[in-house]
Amino acid sequence: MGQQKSILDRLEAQGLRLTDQRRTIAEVIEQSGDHPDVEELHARANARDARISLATVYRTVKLLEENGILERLEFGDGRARFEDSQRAHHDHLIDLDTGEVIEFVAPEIEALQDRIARRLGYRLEGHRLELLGRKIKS
Amino acid sequence: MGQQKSILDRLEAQGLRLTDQRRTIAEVIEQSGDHPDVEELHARANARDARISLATVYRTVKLLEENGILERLEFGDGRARFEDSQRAHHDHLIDLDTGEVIEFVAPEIEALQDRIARRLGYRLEGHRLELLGRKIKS
DNA sequence: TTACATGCAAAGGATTTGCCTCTGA
DNA sequence: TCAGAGGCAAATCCTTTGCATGTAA
Repeated sequence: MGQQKSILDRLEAQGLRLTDQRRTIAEVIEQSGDHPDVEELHARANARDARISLATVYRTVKLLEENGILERLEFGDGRARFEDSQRAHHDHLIDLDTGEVIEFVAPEIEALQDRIARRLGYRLEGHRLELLGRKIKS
Repeated sequence: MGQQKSILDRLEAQGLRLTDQRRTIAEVIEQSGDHPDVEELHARANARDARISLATVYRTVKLLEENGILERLEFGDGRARFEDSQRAHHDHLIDLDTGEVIEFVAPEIEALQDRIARRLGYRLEGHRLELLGRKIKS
């Protein structure tokens, strides 16, 4: 497991320009433990630097996705969310009552998916998995 | 395994009105082997009855979803797709080269998901799983 | 210096909705 | 009959884009 590189490092490594806006947006994403949508990212970035427009957040997030730095998530509410694609791979469990999103890793599932894809004649390149559930009252 | 009920039967069973438009839209959905988006559903329905507007297709599909008759799918292209929720449960494998959607059933995965949810303190109510892959050239 | 980035506002695409007319039960 | 359904067009929501200006390298 090598050193984790920051979003900015990776941005720079791709020869992309480091602007104040991009720096701030990258910080906000790295410091977000949840899964904010673009409007929320904009709000958080704006709190640090009022010169950041919504359009720039959209452009930045798209740029980061196109360069493999972020991964786009869709939880079915019509708004895109993004997370650092370098983080250890995980899936999501969505709490149907609160909307809360819990991350989990399940190597067994990954292996199984691989086997299923192969069974269908495909090489697995990725997947999206969301579990929907309700908390068990103990 | 009981008798499968048609979409119209279920619509009627819920006390909803059976209009010509709803009849036609239900037919189109039942006869679709693929996963048409709303615009495509509208095109197919219109071919049978030109009086069907796009708004009605949207309203019908929403009504059917709210009544548990259809399930909404999102393949990440920004358009909603729907399928009969009564069909045997299955997941989707998306061909990254052609966009083709292959349905598959994998009981092992279902069981595993259930176990994982429980491990996290949740009762599993549903899930979304899409595998992304490329055909293996033999 | 200069190609690329940003802000702003307008444009787009998917979906929803207001309003008035029509129709199923 | 009449509450609910449909058509049409305007409205909404999220996201993208054109254009003039600003700025990293």
